[in-house]
Amino acid sequence: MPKLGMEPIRRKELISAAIAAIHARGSLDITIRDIASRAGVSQGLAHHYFGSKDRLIVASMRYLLTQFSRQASTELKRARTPRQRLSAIVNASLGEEQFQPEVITSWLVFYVHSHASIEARQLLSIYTRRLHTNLVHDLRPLVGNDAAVIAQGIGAMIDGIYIRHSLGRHTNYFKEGHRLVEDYIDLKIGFAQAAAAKPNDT
Amino acid sequence: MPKLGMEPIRRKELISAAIAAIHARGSLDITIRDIASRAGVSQGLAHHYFGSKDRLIVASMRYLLTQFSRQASTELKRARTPRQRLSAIVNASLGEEQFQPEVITSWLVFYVHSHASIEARQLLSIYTRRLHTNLVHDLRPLVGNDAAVIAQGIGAMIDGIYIRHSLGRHTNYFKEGHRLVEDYIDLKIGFAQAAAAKPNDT
DNA sequence: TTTTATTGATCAGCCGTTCAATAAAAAATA
DNA sequence: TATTTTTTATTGAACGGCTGATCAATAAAA
Repeated sequence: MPKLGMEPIRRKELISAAIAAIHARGSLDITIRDIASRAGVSQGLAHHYFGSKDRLIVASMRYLLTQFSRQASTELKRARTPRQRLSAIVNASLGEEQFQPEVITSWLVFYVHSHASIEARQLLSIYTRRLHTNLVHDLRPLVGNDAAVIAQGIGAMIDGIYIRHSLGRHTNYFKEGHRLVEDYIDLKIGFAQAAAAKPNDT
Repeated sequence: MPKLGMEPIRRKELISAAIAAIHARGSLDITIRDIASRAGVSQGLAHHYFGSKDRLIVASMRYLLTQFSRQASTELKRARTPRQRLSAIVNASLGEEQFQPEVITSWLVFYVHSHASIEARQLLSIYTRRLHTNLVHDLRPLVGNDAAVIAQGIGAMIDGIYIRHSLGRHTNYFKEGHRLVEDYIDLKIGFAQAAAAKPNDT
């Protein structure tokens, strides 16, 4: 009973199933059979649409990154000032969408996988660079030349909060994380502007 | 040609080989055969001393954590003031020993593995809790009741710097990371003490 | 009749684990 | 001391199980 145009539907279902399987297993040590059965299809079909397990994994990673980028664009469009744009980036990075258990685990697994896979590393570096560029761009009008260093600090804190949340049972790390990063941003901005006001300090 | 007392030697060699294999593969998806051959012994011997692959993995994880704890004690013994103790913790966490490529990869892999393994999770939570307790203990005399929150910020930043270093080719993340965390600590301490001096602010 | 969708059996290969066998040092015995 | 026995160290073949991939077969829509 094959209905036409199943390809995009099945691809999506298989990707979702792969992410669910990664979450359940806590690693990439998952089988095509498991993924396929979660998607309600046979192993053969997974190979038919993705060619190999590897390409299904990479497709799943790309899917997560695309979702994040989309979220970030949405948040950034609402922002008016540089300071608001900084918050938008924080919101996208630590937003509810990123804190879904399956997303957290998969993200982390891909992070580690990028040590071994060139494709994974390239995908991830695109995300990291874009995040950094955005942060620097919006920090410069607020803190001048310190923008790059502060962006490193913000990025590190976001990643750290994310990874810590993924382990602990801190249910409200979600909101506390926001506060930590926002506080850090305000602190650095305040300090930079105070230094600009009385330029006798270093 | 069996010489006596080989057990501790072989255990150590196998653990080192396991860490090397994890680094090479970028995951726990490694074979006993690979580990054994790296250690220059047969697969059989690895099973003889560790019983199973799982226990060898856990032993490797425990080894890394022990190494870190030892390093932290050494650093802390040299510190006199609370502020120095904070730096000692940062030094131990971001020290050269922790930044060896093999250690970085393995640490990260275990981090992820703790999603699936109860034993790994327990081991890791001991480390996390100890770090947090130490930070809070030394922060309290400097910042009072904000200690817990700031400790979260410091911990997150350390983890973030670590994980970011593990990916990028930032050769000098090693020193820059130190500066980022130290700067954050100073900023928070300074702010807390300023607030204590003129207690009209929130 | 061709194309698209889907299945499940099948295959070759690898993996963790078990186990019988070997060999040398240490301990016990004569 | 000379010997047998026990213990410790080590190997590699063998086994059962699972995995990714292939492929022939089926079935419905175009």
